[in-house]
Amino acid sequence: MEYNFGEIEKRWQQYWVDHQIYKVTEDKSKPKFYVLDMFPYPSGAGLHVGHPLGYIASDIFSRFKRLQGYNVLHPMGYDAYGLPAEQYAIQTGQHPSVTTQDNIVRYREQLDKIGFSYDWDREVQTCDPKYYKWTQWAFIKMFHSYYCNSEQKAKPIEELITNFEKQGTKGIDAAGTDTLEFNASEWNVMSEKEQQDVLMNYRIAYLGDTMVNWCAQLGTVLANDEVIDGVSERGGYPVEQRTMRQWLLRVSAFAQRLLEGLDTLDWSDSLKETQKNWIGRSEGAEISFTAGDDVQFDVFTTRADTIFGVTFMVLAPESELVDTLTTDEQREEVEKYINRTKKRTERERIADRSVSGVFSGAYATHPFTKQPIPIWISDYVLAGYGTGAIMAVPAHDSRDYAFAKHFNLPIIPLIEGCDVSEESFDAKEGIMINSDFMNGMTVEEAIKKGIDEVEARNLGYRKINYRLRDATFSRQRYWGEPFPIYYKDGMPYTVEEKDLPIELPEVDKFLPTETGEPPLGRAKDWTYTPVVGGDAYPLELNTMPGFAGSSAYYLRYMDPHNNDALVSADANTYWQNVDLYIGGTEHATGHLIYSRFWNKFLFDLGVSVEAEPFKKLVNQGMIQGRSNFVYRIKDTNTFVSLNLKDQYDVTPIHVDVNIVHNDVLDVDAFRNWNPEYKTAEFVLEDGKYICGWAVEKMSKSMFNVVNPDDIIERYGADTLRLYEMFLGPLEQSKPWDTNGIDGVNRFLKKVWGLFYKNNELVVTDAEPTKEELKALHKLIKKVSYDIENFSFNTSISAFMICVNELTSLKCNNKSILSELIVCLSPFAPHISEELWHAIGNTETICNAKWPEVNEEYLKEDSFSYAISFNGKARFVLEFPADATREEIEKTVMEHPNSQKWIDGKTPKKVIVVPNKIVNIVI
RNA sequence: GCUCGGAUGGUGGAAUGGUAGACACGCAAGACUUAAAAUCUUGUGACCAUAACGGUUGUGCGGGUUCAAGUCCCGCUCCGAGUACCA
Repeated sequence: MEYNFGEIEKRWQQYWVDHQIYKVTEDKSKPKFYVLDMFPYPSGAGLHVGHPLGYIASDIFSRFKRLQGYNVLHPMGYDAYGLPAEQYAIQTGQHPSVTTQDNIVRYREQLDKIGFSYDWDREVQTCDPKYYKWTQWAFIKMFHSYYCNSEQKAKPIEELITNFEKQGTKGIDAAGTDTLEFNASEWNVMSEKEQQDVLMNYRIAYLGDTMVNWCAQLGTVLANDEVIDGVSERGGYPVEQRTMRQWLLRVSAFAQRLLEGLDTLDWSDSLKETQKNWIGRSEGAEISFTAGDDVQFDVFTTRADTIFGVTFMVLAPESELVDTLTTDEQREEVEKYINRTKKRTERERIADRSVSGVFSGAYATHPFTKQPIPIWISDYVLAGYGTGAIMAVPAHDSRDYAFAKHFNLPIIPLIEGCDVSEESFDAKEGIMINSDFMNGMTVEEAIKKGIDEVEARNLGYRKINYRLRDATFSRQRYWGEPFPIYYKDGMPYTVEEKDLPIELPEVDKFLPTETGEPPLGRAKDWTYTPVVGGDAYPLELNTMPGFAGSSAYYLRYMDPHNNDALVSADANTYWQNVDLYIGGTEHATGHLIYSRFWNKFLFDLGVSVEAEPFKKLVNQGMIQGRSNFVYRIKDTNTFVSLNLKDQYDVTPIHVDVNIVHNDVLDVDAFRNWNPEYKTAEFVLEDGKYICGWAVEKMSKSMFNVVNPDDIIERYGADTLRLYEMFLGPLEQSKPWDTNGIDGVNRFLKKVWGLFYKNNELVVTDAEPTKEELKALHKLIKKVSYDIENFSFNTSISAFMICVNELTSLKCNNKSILSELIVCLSPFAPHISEELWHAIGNTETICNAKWPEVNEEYLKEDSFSYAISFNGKARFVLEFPADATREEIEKTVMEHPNSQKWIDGKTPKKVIVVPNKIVNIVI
């Protein structure tokens, strides 16, 4: 029998489905292991060869853990809401759900061919009402919760209401948009609307007027992580700042826990670092300044030590203080400046870093010296960070310095010996001068002393500031989860839980209404009737953003068909959280923050049993494209091979990599590829046309997209799986290069050849020899270790070595070969399953046991010692394993080769490293 | 600017401080074949040398620690990723 991968793979894939081999239940007799891939957005282009990289790695790991006796949860699903399907709908009128379902079918076909061990009974789709019911449910819970700072926990909003009724804001420490203060009687006389407005200040899901990233071309707002370099992540359209009433999630309240939680996670340092920076904790003080007689405002600073160097203040153009403080003389000029900055998009602001600003006409009073300090307005101060106002210390902050130089403001140095004539001295080191009570202190001491003094004089207090912003949660789009919110008297109320899900309505067009409302404004009867037979009220017109559905999907896989809970306590207690999560780094500041936030909220609610969703996270690298080029001689239809091209005047042209094999062009296929090349002539070298190549992004326009289906057609899924892993370290980005795939294909043929010779099964029950056992156990040891460390490329090398050894030993021993294919089965499940059955097993190989290493077989009889002189290895000697140090030393010294190197001198020292090396220092 | 990675043959890449280049691709030679493909065998960092042995050099650059450095430490260069008026 030949190795007929096509037939084998089809047959076993069918067998696995028919016998539900990968179906998993909560088997409490076994330890659990949860392996998860970041679920894909099913795009119209289908999978290219880069997408399955992480899926293959997680599948290998899942199968390995299963063989080790774990009960492995390994599900897959689709992140089905997304802009491309909606954009397509706008252009063609095709409903996004149709496009999405078509794409899902296509994805599924492609995934199935690769031989994954997913339990498809647990599939989730974020656009499925049975799924998004729980997205809406969580939103309702967030609406009815507030965040208690002292307990660091989300709690029911009713507790807050009870407190307000009894003692107003006294005794509460809740995260709020604004700091409010009122007493019980004030609360009790408030109207319903006023009370709702107060509660909105505390809700975890809340409506707020906020600066948002507005993308006019997409017709929607975007979250910070969806904006890259001032343009939208999807589509690359310009984004501007705008104030809008939006739903937001109070993620910022969880900042400290999100930061601390990182320490408990087995994630890469760089990813943790990225999240730390995104959360952006900074310790400092909020200090009050007064302007005139009655205006008081706060600034945030991490450098309280520099308070005596403050020579001006700066407000963000969007700051509410601008209007209050600007004097009448300056008003016209200030307004001109504000209008100018408002018109600029985020992108223009990033591109143009030149200094600009305007004087407000007002002066603040220095809290210590009581000197007047001019207040300026400039867009280098951001409204969204701190208080939107700063104290400027030009001597020790480069941005303040640039501003001071530009507008000719005074600069007071505060550190002994620093030179501020050319640039600011930003380093936090040196001895303080010009600083009253801080003179003579080090900067470090002064930072602390400065804050102490501010607190002692009641001018401000210690404060920790976070860069992490609340997440905008409204999108003015059609293709997303509807909010479970209706409006009565202009106030939002949540839909009853029993009425969930609120299903996405049909609309005639997927565009905003003529009045500028989101697409849901076109839906008929888009209302909710809270009381049967009562009045109907309008539902929210916005939909939720992409990250809504992906935030808790890992919990849903544990109990996907439960219609009474997101996840049952039973299922969650068994599966806990994700042991291994594999996906791309691009989600570092989006999904991976939101998901952690969402889980912490559910944890506070008692729904999720673990404080963190993903214990270990591995980022697979990106697969880039490897483009091929042909060289056309200018103004002809003649193409010249790579190494002859310099003799002509040529233009490189991208050529489809699928008609190139090992950089050799299939010239007939090329002539048929494009009518333009029908009559192409070639200048060959050695009878071949060699193409040039370059690493580029994988894209249609570069003709470098490689489809996994084509690889499977030609080499089989097992070869694809092995080759993707063999390409290099999992976490590294690398170009896809089909050259070299023959090597792993050859390897599989050799594995086949161990079992079959001349189409006859040749496996026997003979006793294994010592050499065979050694070759096998070397492999088991290496592969077990490598899989745990995600070093799949080196484990495949180990397989190649082992199979070569067994081949040359003419091994056809059944016990050796069956253990070999058990080890191979996570990597190449189809061929392993085939051979497993061929040698007489009736159960699937997935139920086999991962073999244990027996160190006995690995013991060496002898070791090769590298004999080196002054660290430089010169020759090799063999010693029995039980040779003593003295014997080795004696033999080495008496060896004629040693005499040559020692050259009559007396060695200073001889170092014997057991089983490895003898170094003689002369 | 800051943070985090990385730099090893023609190529992808291996190396708990201990014989650098495992494994694979490619290439070359040979075997089988009328021939090609497939398969198998051998060789393959560079340089020098040879009938043969052998030698020199070598992991981006410059220093250091060590009996011994691709690996550890200090200082650079270049490349990649993330992030950025965050006070």
